[in-house]
Amino acid sequence: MSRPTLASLASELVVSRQTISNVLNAPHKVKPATRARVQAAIAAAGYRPSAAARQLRTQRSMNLGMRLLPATDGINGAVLDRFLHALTEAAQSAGYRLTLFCADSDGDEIRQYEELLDVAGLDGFILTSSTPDDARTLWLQERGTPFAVFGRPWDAAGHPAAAAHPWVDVDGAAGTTAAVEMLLAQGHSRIGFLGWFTGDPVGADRRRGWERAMATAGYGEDVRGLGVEAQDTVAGGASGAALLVSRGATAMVCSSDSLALGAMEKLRELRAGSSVSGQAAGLNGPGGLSAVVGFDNTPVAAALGLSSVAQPAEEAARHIIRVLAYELAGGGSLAATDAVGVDAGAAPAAPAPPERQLLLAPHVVERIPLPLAATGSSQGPTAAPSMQPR
Amino acid sequence: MSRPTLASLASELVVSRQTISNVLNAPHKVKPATRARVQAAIAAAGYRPSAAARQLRTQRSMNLGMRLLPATDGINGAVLDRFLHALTEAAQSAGYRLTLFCADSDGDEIRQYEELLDVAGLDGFILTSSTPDDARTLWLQERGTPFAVFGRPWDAAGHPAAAAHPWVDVDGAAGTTAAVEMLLAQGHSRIGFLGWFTGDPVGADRRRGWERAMATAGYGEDVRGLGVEAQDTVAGGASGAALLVSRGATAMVCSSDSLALGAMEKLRELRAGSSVSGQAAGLNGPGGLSAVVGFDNTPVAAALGLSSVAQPAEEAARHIIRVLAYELAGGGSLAATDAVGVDAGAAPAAPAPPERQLLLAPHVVERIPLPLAATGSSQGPTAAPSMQPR
DNA sequence: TTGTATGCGTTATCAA
DNA sequence: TTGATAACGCATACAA
Repeated sequence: MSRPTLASLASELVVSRQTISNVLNAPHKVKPATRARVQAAIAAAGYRPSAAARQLRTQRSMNLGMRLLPATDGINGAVLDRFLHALTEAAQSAGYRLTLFCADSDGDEIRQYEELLDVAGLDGFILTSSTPDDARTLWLQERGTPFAVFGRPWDAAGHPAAAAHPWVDVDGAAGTTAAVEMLLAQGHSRIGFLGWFTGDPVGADRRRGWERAMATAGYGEDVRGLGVEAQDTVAGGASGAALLVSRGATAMVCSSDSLALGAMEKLRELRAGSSVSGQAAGLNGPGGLSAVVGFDNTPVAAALGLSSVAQPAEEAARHIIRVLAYELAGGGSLAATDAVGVDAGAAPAAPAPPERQLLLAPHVVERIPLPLAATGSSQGPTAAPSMQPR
Repeated sequence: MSRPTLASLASELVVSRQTISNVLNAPHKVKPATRARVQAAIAAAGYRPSAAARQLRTQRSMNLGMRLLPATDGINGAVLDRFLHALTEAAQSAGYRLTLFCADSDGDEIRQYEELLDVAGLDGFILTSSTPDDARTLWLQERGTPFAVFGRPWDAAGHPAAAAHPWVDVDGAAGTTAAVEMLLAQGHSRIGFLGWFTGDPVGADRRRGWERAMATAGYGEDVRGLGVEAQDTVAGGASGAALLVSRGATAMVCSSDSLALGAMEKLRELRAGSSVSGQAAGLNGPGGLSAVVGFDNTPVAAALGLSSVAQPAEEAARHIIRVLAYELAGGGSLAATDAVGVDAGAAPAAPAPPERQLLLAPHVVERIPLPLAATGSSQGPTAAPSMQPR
C-alpha cells in the first residue's frame, strides 16, 4: 500500500511499464481502448510520476530558479512581492516548480546558478533586473541556460547579447504620461514632476513620460523648472514638493510612492497653514489633495488614498513564464509535433510564439485621499470591553 | 567534457565509486590518504552529486516547501517578506532548497502538499500560521510529514496534536509591554492602547502586554477607557486616536503600523489645530509626536519615523529551519553517531536539540518623527537639468 | 579499508 | 500498437 509506481501499476494492469509511460507522455501512440483503461487505473490508484526518476532520465527538472533579493525598502519592494506570487502561480499552472535562493552579490548569484544547475538541474532562471553587460546574463547565455528578465537591459544598443535575451518590462514613461493625463482631465495645468536623484534609466524614463505628456498638451513651455529631483525618501518628497509648490505647481507626478507620500504630507501641511493665514494661495488646485500621484501602487498608497501608477506585475510574471516555458519546450526549433488533439480533428496550427521582449503599459489607480479630519465614521472606534483572559 | 559523475571520477582516480561516495557521505570510513586524494580530485573536477539521483536512492530531496500567500496588505505582509528571505537563506546554508507554491485555500494547500510530496518528494513544509484544529497540520501529522509553523496554535489546550508540533512565534505581549516601558521612560503616564476589531488571539495578546505593563507601573486604574479598538486601517487609526486623545491619552501603543500611521496623522492634525486655537491642550506630551508606537516595524514606519515594535522574523526563520533540519536528520531518535571530527579528538557531545516550541521577544525600534516642516535640508531638491535623451 | 552487485522509478531504443 | 532491455547517477548491503 505504498505509493504506486509504473511497475506496480503495470503488473496490476498486465501491461508493460512502457505502455503506461506512453499513455502519459505520448498518448497518441496508444490504442484508445488501452489508453482509457490505463488512464482509469492511474486515476484510481492516484499514481503520480516521480520527478526525481523522470529528471534522472530526461535531464529536465521542471524547476525554475529565482534569486530572492533582501527585502530592501519594502515600500519599494512591494512590486516584487506581487511579481513573486504571480510567478509562483504561473509556474505552477505551467507544470513548473519554483526554487528560491539567496546571493550576496551578482558574482555569488552566478555561483548559485552553477550549483543549482549541477546539483538540482534547474531548467531555467528568472532575473529581476539586468544591465547591458550583466555578468549574469552573459554567463547564462554562454552556458546556454534559458532565462528571462523582469526589466529591460537599458542602453542595449551595441550589446547584441543584452538585446537578444527575453525580457518583460513595464513602460514607465507610459505610466507617468497616463498620470499627467489624469491630472489634466482634472483641470490641472501646472503639473510638476518629482523624481529621484540617481541618474538611472528607470527614473529618466518616468520623467520622459511627464515631459512628453506636458508637451503634447501644449504646456511644454509653462513647465520649465517644474521638473525636480530629490532623495527617494519621504523627507525628500516633502522638500521636493515644497519647491514645486513655490514654483507654482498645483499638481505633481512622482517617481515613487515614497516621494509621493512625502509630497502629500507637505501639501497637507501647507494647506493647513494657508487656510489659516490666507497666504500660499493657489495650493488648492482643482484636484485638491489628490493632485499627487505616486508610482508602484504600494500598499501604503492604498492605505492613504494616494493615487498611484500601478505596474502590471502579475501580467509580467505570467508572460515571463510563458516565454520561458516556450523556450524550454523547444522554442519553435523542435516545434509542436506533439499537439495531437484528444478527439482527432485537424491539427491546430502551432500557437503563436510569445513575444520574447514585451513592454507592458501600467495604469493609474485614482484614489481619493483619506479625510483624516472626519471623525466618528459609521465603523468608528469603540471602547473595548476589558481584556478577556484566553 | 560533460559533467563529471561518480563513475567518471572513479575511473579517473582508479578507485571505486563507493570510495568516492564514502568520502562524501561518511569520510571517516576512508583512509586519510585516499580521502585527501579524492577530495582534491573532487574539487579539481568541480564534481557535484546529482540531487535527482541521490533522491531516487535515498528518498530524500533536501527540499522544503512553503505556501506563498497572496500579497494581502503588504503594509502588514512586510514581516512575512523578511521571514521568507531569512528562511531561504537559512535553508540554503543548511543544505536545503526552498520550493514555493500557491494555494487557493487550506484545502487546496493540502492537495498541494500531497502532490509535492508524491511528485517532488519534498522533505517538509513551513506553515505561516495555524489553528488548534487546523486541517493542514492534522493532515501532515497523520501522514508523518515533518513541518514547523511560524505562529503558535492559540488555545491549543485540549488539542494535544496542536500542542505537539514544532512552532516558533513572537511574543506580542512582550512587544507591547516594551513599547509601554519606552513611553513610560519618556515620561508618559496616560498611555492608551489602540487595537483592531477582530477578536483574534494575536490582537488580544498585544493588548494584554499593554494592560500588564500599565498595571505593573501602577497606572492600572488611571487607564480605564484608554483601551480602544478600531478597524485595522489608517482611517481606523485616525479615529481611534481621536477618541483616545479625547479621553486624555498623551501616548498610545498600536497593534499595527496601519493603525499607528493613522494615529500619527491625526495627532499631527490635532496639534496643528491646537497651536492655533490654543485648545486641545495636553496634546503635547513629553515625547511629542513620537508618542505613537506601531507594530511590525514596517518599511512605512521606517520611512515616516514612526517608532514600532519589530518582530525578529529573521531569527524565527533561522530557528524554524533549525528545528526542521533537526527532525529531518533523525531528531534525536537516531542521533549523532556521524559527528566524527576531521582531526580526531574526543567525540563532541551531541548538540542540544533545538527548542521545538519557541517564543521570541520582539524589541522596540525608537524613531524620531520626520520633521516635515523643515525645508531645504542639506540634500534638498534641485531643479533637474532638462531630460537627457538616452 | 576498499570493491562488487543491485535497485531507486522513469524514459528511450529497438524488436516483435 | 506493444513489450523487453538498457541506462540515467547515486547509495546501500555485503563480500573481499
